[in-house]
Amino acid sequence: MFSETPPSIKPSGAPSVAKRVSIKDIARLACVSHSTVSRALRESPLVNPDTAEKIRRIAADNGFRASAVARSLATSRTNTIGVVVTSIEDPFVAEVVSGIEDEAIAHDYSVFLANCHADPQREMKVVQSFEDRRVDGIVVTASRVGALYASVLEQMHIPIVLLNNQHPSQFAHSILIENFEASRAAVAHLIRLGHSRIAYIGDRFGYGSDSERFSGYRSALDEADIAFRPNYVLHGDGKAEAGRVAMEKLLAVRPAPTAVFCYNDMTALGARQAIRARGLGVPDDISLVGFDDLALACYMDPPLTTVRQPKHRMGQMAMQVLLKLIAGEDAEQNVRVAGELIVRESTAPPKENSECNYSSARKTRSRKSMVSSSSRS
Amino acid sequence: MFSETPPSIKPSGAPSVAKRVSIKDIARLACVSHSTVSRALRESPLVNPDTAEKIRRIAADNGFRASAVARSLATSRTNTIGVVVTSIEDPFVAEVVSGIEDEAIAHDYSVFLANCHADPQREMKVVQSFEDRRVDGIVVTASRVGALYASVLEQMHIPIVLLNNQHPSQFAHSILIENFEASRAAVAHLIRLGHSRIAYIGDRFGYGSDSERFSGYRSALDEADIAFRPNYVLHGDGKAEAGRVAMEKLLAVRPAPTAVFCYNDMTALGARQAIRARGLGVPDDISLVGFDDLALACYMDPPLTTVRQPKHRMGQMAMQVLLKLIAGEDAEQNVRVAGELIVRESTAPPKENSECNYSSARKTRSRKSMVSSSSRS
DNA sequence: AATTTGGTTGCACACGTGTTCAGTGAGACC
DNA sequence: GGTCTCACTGAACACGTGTGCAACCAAATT
Repeated sequence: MFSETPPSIKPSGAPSVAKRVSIKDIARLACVSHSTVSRALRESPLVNPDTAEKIRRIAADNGFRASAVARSLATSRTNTIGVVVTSIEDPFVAEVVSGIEDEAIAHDYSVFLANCHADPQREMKVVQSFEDRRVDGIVVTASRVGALYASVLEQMHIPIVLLNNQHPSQFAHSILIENFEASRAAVAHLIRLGHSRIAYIGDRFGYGSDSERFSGYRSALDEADIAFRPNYVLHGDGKAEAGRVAMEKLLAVRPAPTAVFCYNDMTALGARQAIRARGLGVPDDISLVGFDDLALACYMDPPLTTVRQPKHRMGQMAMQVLLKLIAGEDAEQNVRVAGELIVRESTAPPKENSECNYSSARKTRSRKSMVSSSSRS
Repeated sequence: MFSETPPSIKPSGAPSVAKRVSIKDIARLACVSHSTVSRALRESPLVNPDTAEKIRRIAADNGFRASAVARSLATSRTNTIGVVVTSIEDPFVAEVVSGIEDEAIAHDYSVFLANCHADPQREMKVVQSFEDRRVDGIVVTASRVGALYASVLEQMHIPIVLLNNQHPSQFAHSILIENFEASRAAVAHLIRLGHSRIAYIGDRFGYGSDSERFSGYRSALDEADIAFRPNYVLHGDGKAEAGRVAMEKLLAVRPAPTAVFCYNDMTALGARQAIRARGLGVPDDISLVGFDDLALACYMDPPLTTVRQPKHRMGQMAMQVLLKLIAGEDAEQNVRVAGELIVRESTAPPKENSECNYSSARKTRSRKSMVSSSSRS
């Protein structure tokens, strides 16, 4: 009508992307200032309801979506958080992240995810990038670094929440599972079943959660007046393969343990494989207890007795604490959540005759040579 | 010296956050304009090396980090991509995301992660939020929606890559596993072992990857002149529980199948449990094949024969295609990647005497009553 | 009728960075 | 010595949105 549209010349090769419509375009179409558009779209009471409605209609018709980037610059809030994890492939981590993300999206936050693969250098790098992107907060899950943060956290003007971090820091808030109580309960369960030769396969030596779980183990032993045997304690790395290797070593110790408490379910999964490879049964020859209650725990053979961590819930809690901190409210420095012992079928009373060796242990050349059949009634 | 610092009055309750230093602050300290600072920090050849060095030093000393938000607004590039997944708790998805993230970070991109829990409404919502945030590109992994995208994708000015999407779209690029060839190879493997009564537990009926894998299954059967039995085909939902339920039904079919090809490893995991609950053995009574080669596949009992998808690699490829598209280059519309049959111990020749019933099947009241011992040499 | 009030609106600036363009000064060349 | 060139720098604007403040108008009040 008013202006001729010049013949649009598309640059060859480039896709025909219509220029992104901005708030000013809408303002022009609605014959108002961009301020009014801004107010109308944000439901401000300062604009006439009729014009507001008209503006909203025009905006919708033109598929206008306000740029979160520009808004962030203006408001200095990004509605964005950063989550740094050791590895998203770790099922424990994945569930926690899921909880964080659910809670975040419910509050209109988006989450940046970054793996650091337990590499301190990369961990610092991603935290840097989060800071560059002006995230409103950061959650660090199961970091093996932690200590490094101390110096950074001081300078950081962003609230941080650590979840099951190996090295809790006084500069940050934390969500923590009650390692001590939970593992003591797990080991007490084994003792109640009649076990006294109980081994422990831990995480890497020196990590916070490992030493806490180890303390719970020791405490349960002490309480039952069971002598502690140093050679019943081995260290893995929280993954299945290391659990398998540790279990193999454990099977050579004499007198042989009749039960094994594992740092986590993945370790137990590896241990289970080593036990089976020796032709032994769970729980008939060895009782097995894990920690985490991963989804796969109840699909193991037999279903694994373990300590449940409310992983999804813990992720939500971390986000909730973070939201409080972002809002400037104060929150509890360390939230400790209780674990729950889930008794399944990998634990049973020890065999009467298993004095110091496994009765049914046989040297098997090939794992293929095993088959399940029933023998116990 | 020049100005007295007024006694700093911290607002009570608020943390003592030093005001964020901006490029102008650095400019003031270095006695240059902010333009020069900008150029110096971006290693522009337009600034004198000495002043550049001086500026960089001052910036570093003051812990200055340029705001990615402001930069994004100025350059209209965010160096950010969005990844939407059904559920990050799915191990397959987790590995893919890990690959995406690794490749992204290597190119200085950050990734937004969003679960949609297979809820179309939420899926649209997160894609919206990605658009609002002006991500440079989007990867959609294993979406069960897909079809809905058609209308959105048309309007979207953002490149999108779909990975193993159930409903490929002409509007987007895709990374796809060779479902047909891989499943045909898996079933052919069973046939080579001597099986002819082979069942299939699929994903939800109608999904793209399910029908492709089913086609491969049928093709292998046809090629070997094995009659197709409709009652050997059941549908789950790609998760363990559904696999268990489907397998239970399958165990009641007569003549009973001697081998089962599962849509994925999780389904196989559930099927394994159902088989064990009936007191049957794998592979002695039933051979089992999965798909995906999850990390847990080799820790199953017995280790699972399955089709490996290069999940991490596929994630990287998706990111690479996306980077090309972002750069304005064109990329192959559909990249198909080959699966690889990994033969482990869950497959073996069928028993000679298993004519139409399981010889060793026993009614077991409790799964606890099973123990492994070796019987076959 | 003059003044006040209250509801709407637009102007102008801010947010922090990138980038074009017009200088500015020093050295080189004629 | 004058001019040209080149290296470098700063002013000004752009990016798209939010917001304080002033202005405007109509209705209500004095």
